[in-house]
Amino acid sequence: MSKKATDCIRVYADTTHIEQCQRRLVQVEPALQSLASLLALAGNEVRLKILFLLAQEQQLCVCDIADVLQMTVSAVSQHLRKLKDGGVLHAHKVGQTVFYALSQPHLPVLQPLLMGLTATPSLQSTL
Amino acid sequence: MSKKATDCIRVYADTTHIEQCQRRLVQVEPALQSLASLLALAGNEVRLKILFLLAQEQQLCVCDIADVLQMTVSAVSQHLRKLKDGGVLHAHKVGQTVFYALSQPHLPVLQPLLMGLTATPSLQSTL
DNA sequence: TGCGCATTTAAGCAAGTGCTAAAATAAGTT
DNA sequence: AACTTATTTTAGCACTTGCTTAAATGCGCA
Repeated sequence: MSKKATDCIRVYADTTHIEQCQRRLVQVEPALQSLASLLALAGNEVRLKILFLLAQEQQLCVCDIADVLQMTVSAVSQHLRKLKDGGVLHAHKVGQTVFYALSQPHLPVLQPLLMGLTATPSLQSTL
Repeated sequence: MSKKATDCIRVYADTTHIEQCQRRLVQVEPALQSLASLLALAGNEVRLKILFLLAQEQQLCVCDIADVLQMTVSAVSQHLRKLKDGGVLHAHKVGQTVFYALSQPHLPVLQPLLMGLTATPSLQSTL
């Protein structure tokens, strides 16, 4: 009980234990994958800002977001597409303007993260 | 009340409102930045697996993780370094082996995410 | 129908990421 | 000191990311 697939050859390698870990990992794999891609989306400063804004404003159009973030409409649009493709946002068109809003599926994960931002216990500069 | 910095020229541009959004954003900026980098770290499938494993096993050495994930020790080590640099993990050496474990600072954010993985309400294949 | 505004898409590019392979540290054993 | 094991570091490379610029699409209005 000590031989292993990879190149580490320590004596204490507990194959049973390792296989147990692997099984648990396999079990959560699909959930873990989808969580990873959600976090990857939110793990970009610009996109996290967009999510934060939408958590506060219910809905915003590409234009507004570009104004707030002082970024190109094109750049913002490309971020919005990623977020939409990831199921984090949904879009609805009103005339020629497209409004984006947070969509339900991933909200349980995202909400607490975004709430945590406003609940900063220190550093109230405008108080 | 309708002119804007960027290239979108819609009539309804509410400068006051936009500036309000910007102010709120500035206010949370530091917290948002650090959250973004934490999520970027966790938003990688391999690293999220590592975090998941460490949430279950308290501590593991590079070797063990490499075995479980069936990856090169070197590749794992590089991920661990990023996690450590980001303050998500801390390391302590026992002989020549280095044990990694989740570190407190970011736990409040990470724990719920990792817990969510095991609490999958559907798909119990081994039941 | 033709023009204007909101948005998307496409191409290109600089920078970043994640792996491999090989060499460098570091620590225990003999 | 020489040898082994655990880990880190380095360089290199394929691949991805996020922006810019320019062209396309979509839709409303005169």
